[in-house]
Amino acid sequence: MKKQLIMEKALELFAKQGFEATSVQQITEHCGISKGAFYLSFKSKDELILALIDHFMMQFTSDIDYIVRGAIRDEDLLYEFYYETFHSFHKHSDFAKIIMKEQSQTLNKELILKTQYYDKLIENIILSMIERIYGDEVKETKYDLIYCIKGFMNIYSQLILFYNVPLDLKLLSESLVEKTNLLARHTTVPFISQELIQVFTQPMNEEVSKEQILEILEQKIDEIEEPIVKESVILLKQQLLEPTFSPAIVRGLLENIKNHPHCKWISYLLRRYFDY
Amino acid sequence: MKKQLIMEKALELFAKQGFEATSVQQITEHCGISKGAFYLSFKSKDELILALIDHFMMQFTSDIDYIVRGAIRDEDLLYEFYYETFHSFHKHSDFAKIIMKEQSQTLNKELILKTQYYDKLIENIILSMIERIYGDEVKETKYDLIYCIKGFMNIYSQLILFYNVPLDLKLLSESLVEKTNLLARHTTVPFISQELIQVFTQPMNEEVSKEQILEILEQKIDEIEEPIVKESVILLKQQLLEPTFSPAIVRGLLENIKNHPHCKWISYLLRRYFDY
DNA sequence: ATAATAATTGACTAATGAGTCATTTGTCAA
DNA sequence: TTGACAAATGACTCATTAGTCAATTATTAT
Repeated sequence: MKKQLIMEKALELFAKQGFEATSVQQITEHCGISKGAFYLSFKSKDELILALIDHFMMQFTSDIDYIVRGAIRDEDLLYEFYYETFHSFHKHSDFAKIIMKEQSQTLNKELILKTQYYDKLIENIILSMIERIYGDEVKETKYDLIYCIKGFMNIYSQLILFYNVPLDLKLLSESLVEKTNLLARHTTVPFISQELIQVFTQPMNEEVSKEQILEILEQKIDEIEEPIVKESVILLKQQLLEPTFSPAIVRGLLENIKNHPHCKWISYLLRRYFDY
Repeated sequence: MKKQLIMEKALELFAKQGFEATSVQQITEHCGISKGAFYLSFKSKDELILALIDHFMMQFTSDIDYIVRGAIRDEDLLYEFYYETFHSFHKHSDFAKIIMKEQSQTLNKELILKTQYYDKLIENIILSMIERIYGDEVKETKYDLIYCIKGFMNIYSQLILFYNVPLDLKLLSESLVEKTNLLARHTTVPFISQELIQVFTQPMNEEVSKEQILEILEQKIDEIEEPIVKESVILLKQQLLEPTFSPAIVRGLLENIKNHPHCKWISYLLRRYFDY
């Protein structure tokens, strides 16, 4: 099958030049095949990159998952996680480069969804890992910890991939284990709350419907004391049922409520709904 | 001047669709001007994005620098740094999105250099900040700390920009200050050494010359004890002076030395020189 | 050997985009 | 009002790209 060959060669070119900047012509030349042959294996250029992402992310995700599930001693788990992560990035550096470059930058809907999908999978693996290692210690700060770990993975990958620096995997993993332990054991001020994480757990897929927002609104109205905030929410509810106010007014009302503790969520939903 | 208008409108489109995916046609339509008019203000589409990057990065860099230099109490400095950073990202979210999307993904030489240039500036500002706050405490770990701070900035910006989550700047800054303090005060295992940082301080600009490598090689040869490693280095030196061995042999010799403590650097330089 | 089937080719189409330039429109001083 | 100069236009060129399909070549079965 030519599929394998095309994927390998395209990978090289995408890593070097990016997806958009690489033409099908270039790929087929690099493979020594004709342009038509490409379309025997893939329906389109888009299908190719989706296949590439699937191929590697399935591998990476399952490798990581295997490590996390299979680790015998909790103390070694984190080390093994980091080691496997960077080992994998290093081994498949061409692919890792593509993921870094293409993350969120293209406009292809399907590609974005796919990336988000795997991102979410990895987040869940990390979550189960830190719950296992730290248990209740990180109850309040676990989502922040996930993001810090992702931040480490991100920034140190950049170092490795784009500066291709001499790489001591053991040292890197040890170093990040220490950092992660510090954060896990001593962080007291979380930024990412349970409520907040829900926003992107089921992200911009489907819009939250008007009805859902209304329901939440009604629940909250009674909890609000401050008259200005309360009236603002009531007016926004009216606007939701029957748009009458100008954008400026709506925006102003949203400003009124955005800092009220009970209204963070509402404010967020409405901002999305009214498209600010 | 139309320049201002074009920059504003192009910014919106680039943030939404990316640079490559936005045509000059689209930009001019969005501005309500003709295609020709565009080229009265900018020599090319590339010049436009360079101008945008300069415009905002100059502002951001100088703002951050001002904060860091101007802070009165060291205890507040870090907080102010994070606050200003995320405040700025949030305020200029369209621009921040472009930077995130376009970072390293395009093939335009000048754009990459510009991005690297500002990146380096910001790194230096962070460095001077942590040296001021923590002093000798972070002597061994300061480069790692820079990268952790950059990692935080990166990953939390993504959260804010692409999920546009309700944003409590104060809480976020506080949260990151705590994390940074923890890392600064208790990290003992650095990954990024002084030596390593030199690699990307003056990155792939000019290749290290054969003569320079030879010089370093000669220095190190005497320090090496293990016979296999020593012989490998000597053979590699010969290869450097007069290429005789096949790629496989060279690669094998490099493998021999890559884990020897004295040879990390040499191995790196040679790998680059022989282009592995 | 021959026919049938499958794989492969590359010239071709249709679309798009960056950048140009002859022409038009607007401005303002005399 | 006129003419000289500047600003703006958009049809056009040229290059490039994704994707197609009639024609050719290779493979297999009989």
